[in-house]
Amino acid sequence: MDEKRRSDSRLLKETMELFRQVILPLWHITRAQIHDLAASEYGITSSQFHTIRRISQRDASVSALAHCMHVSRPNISRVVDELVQNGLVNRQRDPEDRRNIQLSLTERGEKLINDLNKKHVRILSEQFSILSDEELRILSSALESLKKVINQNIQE
Amino acid sequence: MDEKRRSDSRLLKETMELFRQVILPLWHITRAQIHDLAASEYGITSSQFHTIRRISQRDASVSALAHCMHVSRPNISRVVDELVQNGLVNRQRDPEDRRNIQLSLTERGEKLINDLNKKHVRILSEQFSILSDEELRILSSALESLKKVINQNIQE
DNA sequence: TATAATAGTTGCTTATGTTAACTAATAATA
DNA sequence: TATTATTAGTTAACATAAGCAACTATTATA
Repeated sequence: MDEKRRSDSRLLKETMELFRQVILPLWHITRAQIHDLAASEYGITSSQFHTIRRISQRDASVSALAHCMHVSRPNISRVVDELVQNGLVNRQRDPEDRRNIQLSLTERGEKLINDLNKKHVRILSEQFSILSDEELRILSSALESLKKVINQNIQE
Repeated sequence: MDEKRRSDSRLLKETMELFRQVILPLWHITRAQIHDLAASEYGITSSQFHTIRRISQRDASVSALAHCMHVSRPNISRVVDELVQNGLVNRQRDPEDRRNIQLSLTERGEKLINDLNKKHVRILSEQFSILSDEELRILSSALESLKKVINQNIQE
């Protein structure tokens, strides 16, 4: 019993060390990839990209975006302002509670994020094409686990 | 044959969509996690953390760090300068080629990164403790695949 | 020897992030 | 119901982080 518990905790610890070893470099790679794609091809900044992307998934408020992106509200407020000025995002006051402002994408914003998403998936697909079907299935499964961890532990 | 190829590409594409769906939020979470840990508990910035961590893995030059972190050399140069001033990193000219400056951690730098790494693994372990052994093994396997992708496609 | 390439730094600009202080609207409560 | 507290969003002032262009010093090459 004690033996069993010790073994579990070793597996967990070793997996977390591997996780860090992979995820920290990946963090930098992803950052650069998003920056290049967004800036050079679509003329938007990384922050603008992340903001548009979140809005595209579900109409959202400044507070909600700040919460799920783990940044301050003033930060998001400013980014949204730029996006509104560029005609990519709409602001709409909620008549039920006039403190709330619902954010949604304009037609241009919608088109931009769809294009960009498609292109990013294409780039990633090329990079991951060295993996076998079996490896891809394992990756899928691991991503579902990660989703669970994110939802239960961190998103809070 | 054609059927097979079509099926493979669908699996790849769907996995990449899931990958984005998980990795982009995770990017923000990791960013915040590192910032909090490094700043509040160790008085260093996120950039300083990433730089120290890379140096701890293998003595490195400014150029090498810039390359593997996908940022500009001037950026790293400045971060290293702060670290040297804080007594965490040593600069040492290479007598063979006096253009090169080898970076290494001081004793304090070494201790700091070891502590910080341990604490981060502990935090991650708590968050991932909801996963079963089976899920952890699948995650490990997926991380090895990711490592392969990073090395073969992106690190270049 | 003159020219090119490499390593690192400095100066300047832009982008991203924070906190504190503000307005407006709603909720809670005494 | 009048006062107080809370919530949503913004503005202002400032700190941090990142990029590019231009510089020095050193080594390679033509």
